[in-house]
Amino acid sequence: MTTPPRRAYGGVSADDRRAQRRARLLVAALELFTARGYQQTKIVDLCTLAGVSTRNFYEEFPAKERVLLTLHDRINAEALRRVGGRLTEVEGAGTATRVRVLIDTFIAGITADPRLPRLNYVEAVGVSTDLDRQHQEWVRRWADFIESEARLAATRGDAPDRDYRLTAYAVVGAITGLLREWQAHDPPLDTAAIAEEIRGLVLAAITRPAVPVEP
Amino acid sequence: MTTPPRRAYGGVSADDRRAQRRARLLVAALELFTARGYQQTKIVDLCTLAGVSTRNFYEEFPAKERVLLTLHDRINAEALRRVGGRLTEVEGAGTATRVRVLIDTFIAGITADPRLPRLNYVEAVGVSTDLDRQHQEWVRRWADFIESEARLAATRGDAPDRDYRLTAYAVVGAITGLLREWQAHDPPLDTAAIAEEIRGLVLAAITRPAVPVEP
DNA sequence: ACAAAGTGGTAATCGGGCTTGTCGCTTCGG
DNA sequence: CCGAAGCGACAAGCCCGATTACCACTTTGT
Repeated sequence: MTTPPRRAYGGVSADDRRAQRRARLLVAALELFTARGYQQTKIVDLCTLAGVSTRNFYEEFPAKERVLLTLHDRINAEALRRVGGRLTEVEGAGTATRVRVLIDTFIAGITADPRLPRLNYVEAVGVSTDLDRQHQEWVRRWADFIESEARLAATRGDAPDRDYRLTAYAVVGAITGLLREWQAHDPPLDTAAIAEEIRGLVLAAITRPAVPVEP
Repeated sequence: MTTPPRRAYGGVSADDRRAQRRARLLVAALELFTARGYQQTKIVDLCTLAGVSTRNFYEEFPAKERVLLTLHDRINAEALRRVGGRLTEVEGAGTATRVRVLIDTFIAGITADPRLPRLNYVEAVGVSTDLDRQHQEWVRRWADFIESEARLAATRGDAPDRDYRLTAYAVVGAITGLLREWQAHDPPLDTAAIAEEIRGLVLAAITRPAVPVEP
C-alpha cells in the first residue's frame, strides 16, 4: 500500500476542494431533484450545474441515490436540531407554549425554502428500500419527539395518561400532508394558517379525553 | 379508411379477450409494483407474470406509467365509492356515528390488501407530474368529503362554524401517514387501533373550539 | 527551470430495457 | 375444406445514460 502524498493545490488543500465540490453538487442536486424530479435528473446534468466533471462526481458519491439520501438526511437533521434547540429554551413553559414553539419553528424552517418539503415528502418517496428505511427512521424520531411532548403534557395534567404512539404518527402524517399540499398548491397556501391549523390539531389530539376501555 | 372486420375468436370476442388481458396486466402490476417497486418493474416482467406478450401490452397501455395511473385511480375511486355508499345508509345519524362509519369503512377497505396503501402512498409518489396531478386531485376529493362532513356537524351544533379546509387536508394527511406506517411496519400495527386513533383525531379536530380571531 | 505528481475534462465503452417488425400457428366464414 | 385474417411469441434494433479510461494541463518542490 503506497500512501500517495497529498499536496495543497491552487492555494487550497485537496480536501478543501473536494468539500467544495461536494457542497456544490448537493446544491445542484437540491435544485434539479425538485425542479425536474429525481428520476429525470441525469448525473451529467448534476455535474454541469455544479461545475464539476463526472469524474469528480464518482469521487464524492458512489451513485445518484446517495446524493438524495444525504440531502434527505440533512434536511431532517437540521430541522430536528433547530426544533430541539428552541424547545430547550422554553424548558419550563406550559404545554400550549411548547407546542406552539415546536410547530412554529418547524414550519418556519421547512417552508423557508419550498424545495425542502418537495424533496422530503415527494421526491424521496418510493425510490429505494434504503431511502424507505431512512424515511421510516426519521418518522420514528419525529414521532418520539411528539410523543415525549404529549407525555410531558400528561404529567402536568394537561392531557390524559394514555399511549400516544399512534397519535404521534398521525400528527407527523398530518404535518407531512399539509406541507406536501403546500408545496404543490397554486395559489399557495398561507404558511401561518398551516402552522395555526397544526397547532390546534396537535393540542386537540393530545388533550382530548381518552376513550373508556370496553369491558 | 377501411374498417377491419372483427371476428370472434376462441369462443370469446376480441374485445373480451382484450379486457381479460388488461385485467391480468393490472393484477400483475399491483403485485410487482408493490413487491419490487414501480421503477424496478420492467415491462417484460409485467407481461411474463400476466401471461401476455409485450406486443399485447402496448395494445392496452401506451407506457408503464399509464398502468400505475390506472391502478391509483381505481383504488381511490373504489374506496370513495364504498365510503360514499355506506354514508348514505346512515343519512340521519349523529356526527359521531357518521365519522365512525366513514373512517371504519375506509380503513377496513384499504387495509384488506396491504398492497393498496403501499401503491397509493408510496409507489405512486414522485413518479411524474401526471401522477402528481392525479394524487392532488384525489386529495382534494377526500378533503371535500371530510370538509362537508365537518360542515354538517357544524350545522348540527356539534362543531363550531369555521373554515374546515385545512383541517380536512390535515386529516387526509394523518390517515395517509398512519397507513403508510402501517404497511411498512414490522411487527404490523393493529388496524383496529389505527381506525380508533383516526376516529378520535377527526372528532377532536372538528369539534375543538375555534380560536378567537386576533383583533 | 524542470521533472514529477496531481487534477479535471472529454470521449469511448458498455449494458439494459423499451419498442416494433416478422413469422408461424390458430380460428373463422363460406 | 380453403383462404384469409387474427393472434401471440420471439427477437433484433435502437436509444439513452452510467461508468471508466485516457490525456493534456497545472502546480509544486528542488
